[in-house]
Amino acid sequence: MDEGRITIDDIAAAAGVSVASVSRSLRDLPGVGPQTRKRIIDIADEFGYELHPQASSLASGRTSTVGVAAPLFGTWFPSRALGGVHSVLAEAGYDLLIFMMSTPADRRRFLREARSFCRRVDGLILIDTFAGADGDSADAFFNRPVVAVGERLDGAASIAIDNRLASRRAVEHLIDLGHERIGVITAPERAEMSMSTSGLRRLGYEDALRGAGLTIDPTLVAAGDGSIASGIEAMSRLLSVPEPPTGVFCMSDEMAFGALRAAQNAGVPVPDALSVIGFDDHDFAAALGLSTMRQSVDEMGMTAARTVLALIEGTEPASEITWDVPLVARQTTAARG
Amino acid sequence: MDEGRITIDDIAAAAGVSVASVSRSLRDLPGVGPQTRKRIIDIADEFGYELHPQASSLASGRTSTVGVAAPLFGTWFPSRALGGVHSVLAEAGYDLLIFMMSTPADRRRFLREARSFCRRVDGLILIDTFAGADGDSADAFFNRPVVAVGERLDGAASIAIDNRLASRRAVEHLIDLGHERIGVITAPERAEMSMSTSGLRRLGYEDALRGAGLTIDPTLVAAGDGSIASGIEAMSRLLSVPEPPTGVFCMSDEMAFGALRAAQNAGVPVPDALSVIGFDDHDFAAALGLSTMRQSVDEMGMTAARTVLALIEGTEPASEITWDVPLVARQTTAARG
DNA sequence: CTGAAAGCGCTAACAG
DNA sequence: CTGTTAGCGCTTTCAG
Repeated sequence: MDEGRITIDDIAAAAGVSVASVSRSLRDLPGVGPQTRKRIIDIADEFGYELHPQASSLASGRTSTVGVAAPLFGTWFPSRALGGVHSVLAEAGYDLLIFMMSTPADRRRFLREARSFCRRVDGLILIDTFAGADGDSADAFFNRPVVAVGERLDGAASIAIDNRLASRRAVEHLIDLGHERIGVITAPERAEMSMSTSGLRRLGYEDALRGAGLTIDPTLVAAGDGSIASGIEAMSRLLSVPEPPTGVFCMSDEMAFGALRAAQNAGVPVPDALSVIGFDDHDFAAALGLSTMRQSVDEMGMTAARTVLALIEGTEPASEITWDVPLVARQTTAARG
Repeated sequence: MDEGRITIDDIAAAAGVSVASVSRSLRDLPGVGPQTRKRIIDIADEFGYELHPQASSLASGRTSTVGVAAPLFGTWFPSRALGGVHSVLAEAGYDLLIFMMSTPADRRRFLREARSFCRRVDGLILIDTFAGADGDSADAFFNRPVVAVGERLDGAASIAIDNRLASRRAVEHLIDLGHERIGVITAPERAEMSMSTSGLRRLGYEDALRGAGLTIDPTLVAAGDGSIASGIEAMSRLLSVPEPPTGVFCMSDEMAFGALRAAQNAGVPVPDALSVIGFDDHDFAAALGLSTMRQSVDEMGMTAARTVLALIEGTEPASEITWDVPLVARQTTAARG
């Protein structure tokens, strides 16, 4: 009754061939005559038979599984990226093994357990995760092909954006609209990294100001932690400086949502008296009319998945892909009144 | 140089014991003297050795992996639930294999590939996924212990909320505040299910009205699709009926966010002229001050994970857990002006 | 094109 | 408590 017990031998016997032929047929490998192959496949279908993944894996050394390590999936970036990754992996017949790092402790655990995690997978995708710095290059450390998305990693392929350029463009959008006092709500620095996303975006902000001959005013810089709540708070601070900004660049859409709310609370009409631009193109941005810089995270995830697969199969793919971040101008930015 | 090639035999040889003792020691199984065990473990550590998962799995028939099938992880409920599931699985030393169903086509693929997916896992968690209806009970169909979260499933353990009761409570909150014309923005029905979440919540809404002796007015029911955009649209419709509601229950927080925005656009002050209550306690709800019904999705996920583990290990756990959904009154609901 | 046979690395009786 | 040994189910040379 236990259908699970039927093995490749049963199929071979039923088809009157050797297990080798069954194995070849079922894996689309050459070396089996067309009619033989058809017969084998038909019989396997009839028996509802499929190769036992663990056994195949043990015998072949391949796992047909890709590992994905990422911070908290409850968060926008990683969960969207995961979606993209999954869609191409599923199509390629690969399984997806997850390693989630919500806390710093999880991160340490990952570094500790990375080797054993890697034994279960043919390749690794690191989402928004910095993992090097050990001197070892990533591929060497993990002993598997690695592709990073959202970060550059030594010795690994990567899919990322040009954070500095993209935020420069965001601020230039405000400048083009005639704004001259432009504030910024910053994202948190992450200790693991030498030059973090936040730092790069800060430079882009300054590039734009400098490029337009505007002065850089430290009172127009408010630190956020990425959350809506911090966006509310940061924007409130910016609105209460002696000479408040007429345009604000938020390093994430979530903080921009908070910023918008703060403006509303303060009775400052957007975009009439204040323009706000975010960064991400979060799912909610369109509905809220938020102007932003679009990070096509799911596409980045898909590309990452295609890249690991190529690496696994030995095809050398592009190794450092920089994704474009188009401006999406919606209703929260307008010419300075 | 390839460290991967070191096997249990090498450890056994180095420790001067049999492979059986090594296996037992490394898996904390009884039958090894304390000093022997310590020596073996020390040597394994020194060699950086770990059991080969596929080989163990093949030999033992266990995979130490739990499968999770869920709709789009970009979405709030499933990605939060996944977080909870992962945290307990990680602690128990189980891997997490993902099956994502973004589209109806994916769903069909899942039903088709379910058996083979199940061969890779010891147990299955279905998040927000209806999978039965084939006459087969879930456990029998998947041939593995199954626990459903967010849905009841025939022949499977489940972690879910009482949708009808919870939405009744939400509407009663509005009633308690003195509201008499209470609208509802509904979530989409899902074809797969006989009595969907949306339908149950609708009944709860009517229960509350009826319980308070209020009339049920169909013009106060607006259909949404779960998105912010649909919330905006639905609320606009509700605000333009001849006698608009003074309180609105939204079947999801996301739609409530839209509803709030529509109210703002229409110049209707919340909560002064209009109370709005959502459902979920989405991450953004607190920051936006939205009153809502809290679904502790991560805890539900953790419980689901503990339940599969118990099932896998043969410990019979509770089979139908109903999770409490407390009211979280914040700033969008107030006594009728 | 097809088959035989030697493993892949570990687990689980079974013996001692 | 410890060791022996026969597999787990498949892949992959190597012959034919």
